[in-house]
Amino acid sequence: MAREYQLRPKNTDGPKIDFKAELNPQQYAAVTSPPGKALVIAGAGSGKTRTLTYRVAYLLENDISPGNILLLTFTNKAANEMKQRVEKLLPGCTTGLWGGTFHSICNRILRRHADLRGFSRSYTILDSDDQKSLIGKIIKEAKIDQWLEEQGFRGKFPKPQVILSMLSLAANTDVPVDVIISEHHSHFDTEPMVEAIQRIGKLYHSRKREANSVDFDDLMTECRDLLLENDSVRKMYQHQFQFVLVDEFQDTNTVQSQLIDVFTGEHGNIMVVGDDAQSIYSWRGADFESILSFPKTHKDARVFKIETNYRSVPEILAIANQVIEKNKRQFRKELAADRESLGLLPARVELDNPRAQASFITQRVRELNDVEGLDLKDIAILYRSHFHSMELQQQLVREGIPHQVVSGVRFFEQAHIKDILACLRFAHNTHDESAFDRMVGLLPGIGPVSANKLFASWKASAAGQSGETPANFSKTLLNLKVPPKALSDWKQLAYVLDEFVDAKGAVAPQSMITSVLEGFYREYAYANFDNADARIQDIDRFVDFAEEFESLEHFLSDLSLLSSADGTNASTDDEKQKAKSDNDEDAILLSTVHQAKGLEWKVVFLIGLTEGAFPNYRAIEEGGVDALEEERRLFYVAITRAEDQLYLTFPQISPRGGGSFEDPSSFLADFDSRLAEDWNVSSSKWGDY
DNA sequence: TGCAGAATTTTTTTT
DNA sequence: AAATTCTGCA
Repeated sequence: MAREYQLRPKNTDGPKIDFKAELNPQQYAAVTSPPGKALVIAGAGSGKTRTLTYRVAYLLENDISPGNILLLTFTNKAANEMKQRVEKLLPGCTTGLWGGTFHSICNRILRRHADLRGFSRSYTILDSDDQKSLIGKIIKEAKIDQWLEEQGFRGKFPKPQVILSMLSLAANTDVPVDVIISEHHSHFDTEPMVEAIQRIGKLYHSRKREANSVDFDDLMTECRDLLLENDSVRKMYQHQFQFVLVDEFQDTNTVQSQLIDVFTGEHGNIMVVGDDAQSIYSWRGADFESILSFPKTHKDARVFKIETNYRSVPEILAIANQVIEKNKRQFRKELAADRESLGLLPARVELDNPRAQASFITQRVRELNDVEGLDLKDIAILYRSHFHSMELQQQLVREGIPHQVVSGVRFFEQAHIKDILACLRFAHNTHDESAFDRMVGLLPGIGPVSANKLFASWKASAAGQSGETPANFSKTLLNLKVPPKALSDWKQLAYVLDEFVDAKGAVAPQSMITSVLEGFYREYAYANFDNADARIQDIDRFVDFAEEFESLEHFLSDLSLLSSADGTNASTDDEKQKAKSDNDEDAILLSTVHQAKGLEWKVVFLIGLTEGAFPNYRAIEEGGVDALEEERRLFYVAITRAEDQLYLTFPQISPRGGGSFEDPSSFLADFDSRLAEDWNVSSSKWGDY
């Protein structure tokens, strides 16, 4: 079945793109690599995206059909961006190209063949809140506490969140849970505890299947198993995806590698691009050893290195190179600067406390903006954990400096959006326990316990009837025994839901949201939130967002699979444009380092550099010996986001522990102190507000 | 018993 | 700020 390719131009007129002129020699070599296996080690700022984009264009120019290309990226936004850039190079040539995250590609495949894995095509995708509450329910129902006590066990049982992370790591690394516990959570490595966690894992698994729902990890593992078990399905996709390209390969986990191998098993046309120095997702199961060992595990792989950095001034790069040098496990490489010096050294700034840090930054931002004439959108503030930005956000609001937070709570994860969504989810998949619980929990007088009882009787009465959804849907709903004070709301809700189910998918998601809002939720919001108006405005924006979707299935899937990068841009940009249409959306960006991956700014402030916060003491505690190196890679990623100016700030007193003194981050000692300039900021000037 | 609101604690990173 | 635990009330 494997086809042999000779890449040659399809036009007699010759190619439209002058690859040699538009790429440097290293990039050119990678882009024009013959079919087969290829590993591209691309340092920070070396034009990785450019290389991948031109590679796709090169394939298209050589008569490969876009439908035969699979492009796997870290965010959906990255995939779309690359598609757009290819589209610019070769207008009209990208239709049919599959591009997206592993999760979204797997979802696309799994939906099509859901029945082969025992799901119905309308399955729900659980988000982490759903997962957490489901695990919580299972712990209660299985009476784990009681059982542990009988075993003579004393001590704390892990929280749902912790159990979830164990199960997730196990799924993503294809390793049994007990091994995960002994390696990463040795605190819980006792026999009754491990047994209890395993039991919960099994219950969780079957509970999801009963509810016709999958979590993020299942999307990939189920898809993998689907392809491994069904020869004809696998061959179909292997045949379709003749060329597979993977971005950010250093953050690929075991299951993702398995998927890559399944896709490319026949033809072996695989190009992976990444940088071992930027691997920052080991806690999600990524093993950057796989990029180091790629040449061994994939025989005859060609290896390309791209090491010229076009992004940063030499001063910034010098620090980055020295920092990463401290790591033992890595491909040695030295990024060479292409840019000329601007005559500025990066700044190291010690401040009294987080508030002084916030004052310093706002002051400096004003100078950059007013005096040096920089746009706010060229400035970013990065930090290790979301809560490090709290003081700063307050200060920015006080000073009226426009800013956008790539936030911990994303637009689509706000309570009111998820409430509405729960109703839509239940209408689409009436086995969806999580959605049902959330939906009925909105009614007065119904808490977790009553919700559970209601779902049990709903399941019982629905089971008596054939088909996906009972024929007399609303009647069955209204037969459930809800408390008297919930009755009128319940009737309203049942009526709204009945309309959706009756229409059998003919109602557009947009009008569903409106129906739920008008039929019931508006009143609920005013009764329950003190900022109901703001929340209803959000829902109005949500209605706008839903406009482009025709099918509920698509709508729900896309919402679940939006990554934060996709989400914020889809919603907030839009919002900003509407909110102040006369103004351009010039704003500073606040983000975690993780979410800043792949991005760049002229000026970067890296804040909260205290020992314990960054490197994060908890990460070190949990992750073992290699964790410090990963934290250091994270520090490296942060530094290499900066083009012209870099500020490293650390408050002496951290907000935690009631204002105790903290040491500066040990990473600040990882480079020659002469490479940065100490800024003496007197506390009288910057201290108190 | 179970709900709802108050008090308390605790913050890693995300598809 | 948000998640969890505690407390009073029906």
